Amino acid sequence: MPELPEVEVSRLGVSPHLINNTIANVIVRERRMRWPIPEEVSLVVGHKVNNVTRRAKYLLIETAVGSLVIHLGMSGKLRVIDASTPLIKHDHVDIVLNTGQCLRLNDPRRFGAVLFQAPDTQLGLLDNLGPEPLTEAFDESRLYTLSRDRKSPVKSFIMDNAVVVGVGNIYANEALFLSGIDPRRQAGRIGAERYKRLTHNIKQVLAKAIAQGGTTLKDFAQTDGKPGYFAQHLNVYGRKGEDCEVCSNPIQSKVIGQRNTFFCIHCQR
DNA sequence: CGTATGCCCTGCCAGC
DNA sequence: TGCTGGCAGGGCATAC
Repeated sequence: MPELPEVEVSRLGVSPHLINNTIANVIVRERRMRWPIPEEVSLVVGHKVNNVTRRAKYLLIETAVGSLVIHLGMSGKLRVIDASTPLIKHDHVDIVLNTGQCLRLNDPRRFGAVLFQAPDTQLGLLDNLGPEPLTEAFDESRLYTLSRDRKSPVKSFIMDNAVVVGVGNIYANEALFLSGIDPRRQAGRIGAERYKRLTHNIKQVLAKAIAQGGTTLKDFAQTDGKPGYFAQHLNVYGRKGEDCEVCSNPIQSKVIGQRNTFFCIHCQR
């Protein structure tokens, strides 16, 4: 389900319900996620949520005694509901608040994660992440500099979390289309000017998607239950065989790095 | 170090 | 209608 825009939309949706409220309970019904949910998540019970932040696609629910770190994987969904709301299938975790509401995690595939991070420490998972794409740390020279010896396809390169975080399959395809770059091209064989444009387009497409409430393909919902509206702006993702909006040639697809990839062979070089 | 592959899971859809 | 195969928005672990 989520790429960075969808995670950010989730963060924006849930944080007003959490911040400055106290966690009354953490209920784990299914511990078998990407990693087993550690017992330590209960340490936050009785403590106030100071902030809800995001690093890459990880959400951090911060308290004075540590943070809950949540990743939504492919199919995770968060909603804020009354704590007495009946359970549905795959409702694995509740973070119950003293307001009577709870943050409920539903994740059919269980590729997601709920972890605990002690104060003033950082989980190893967060150690080797590249810069946030929407900050100045992701500057216009970074892609060019890092790619010089890379032979892998540029699409795999921009989806590498050590290069820049948060660029998932949808937005990698879209940013490359907007930049006129063939996703199959070797990363090391693209020049500085084209990478500058690509950097700009990655930022643009992610920011626009956040503003539109994310992309709903099948089942992504904002925390208020509404779908995201970015899907109508997709130029190539999921459009195999359809006409390119720019040149009317059919959109092609090919698997790159185990992920389906969509592009216009005429517009992207 | 960079690169390629397997795998963790369930749900859904197309095709038979 | 029911079965099967393939595919899905992620990313870690492993092997080379």
